[in-house]
Amino acid sequence: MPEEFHPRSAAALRVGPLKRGALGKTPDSEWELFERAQILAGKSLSAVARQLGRRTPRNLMGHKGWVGELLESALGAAAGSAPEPDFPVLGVELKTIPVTRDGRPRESTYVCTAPLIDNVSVRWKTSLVHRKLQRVLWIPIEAEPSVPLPVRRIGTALLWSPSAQEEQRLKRDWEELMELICMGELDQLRAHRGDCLQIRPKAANGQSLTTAIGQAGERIRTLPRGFYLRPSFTEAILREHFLIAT
DNA sequence: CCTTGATCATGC
DNA sequence: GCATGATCAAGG
Repeated sequence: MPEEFHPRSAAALRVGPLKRGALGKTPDSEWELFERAQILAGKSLSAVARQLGRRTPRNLMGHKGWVGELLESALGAAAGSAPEPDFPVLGVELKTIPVTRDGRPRESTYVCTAPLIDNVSVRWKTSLVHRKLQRVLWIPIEAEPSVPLPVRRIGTALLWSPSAQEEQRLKRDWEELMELICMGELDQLRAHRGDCLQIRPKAANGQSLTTAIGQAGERIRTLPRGFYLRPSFTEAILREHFLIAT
C-alpha cells in the first residue's frame, strides 16, 4: 500500500510540517481530503500561496475568486469549469466562505447556474443544486477588511451534509424558483424569493444575455442567473458545528 | 447593517 | 457564451 494512504498521527496533524508534494495532490478518499483541509487550518493565505508557488495579490479587487482557487489547488480539486462537484469521484463540493471575526459569513454562497431552458424534466433530486449540496467541505476564511489579504487565516474545515430539515427547506425553495422559471415568470424571479436558496444575476456584466422562456412560452433573452445560499443559512450551518457567540 | 443587483477573472 | 471561482457597491 502506498505510504500516503496510511493514517497520520494526531501529533503530526497538529504540528508536523507539510511533506514535500503534499499540497495539491488529489485526495483518494473523503477522509484524506478532510485531513488535508485540517492541515491548512490556521495557516495564512500567503503561506499556502507561497508553498504552491503563487503570488498573493494585495487585495481581492480584480481577484475575486483567488481565495477559492487557491484552496482548490491546495486540496487537489480538479480544475475546470465542469458543472459538477469539485471532487467528482468523492461527490464533494469545496466552498470557501468569508467570515467575520465572529465567524459569521460575510457573503452569500454561489451554488451553480440556474437552468432557464430544457429544465421541465429536472426534479429536485436530479438537480445540480441537490448534487452539489449533498456533501460540502466548508472552509471558513478570515475576511475582516482591516486584515490584509496575505495574513488572513484559513479556518477549521467542516464536512457537511444537509439535515433532513435543511434539505426540505432547500427543496421547497428550489421548487418555487424553478416553477417561476418554467412558467416564464422571470419578472418575479427576484433575489427576495427563497427562504435559504435564492436566485440572483450571475453574469460578466449587465449586457450578458442568455435564452429563457417568456410568459407565452416563447424564447426570450435575459440575464443569466445563479443559485445562491443566503448568509443566514450558511451561518446556521457553521453555528451548528462550531461554537459561535450569538 | 444587510440585501439585492452588478461585476471581475479565467478556461474552454 | 457558459461554467467555474466569488466579492463589490448602492440603496433600503
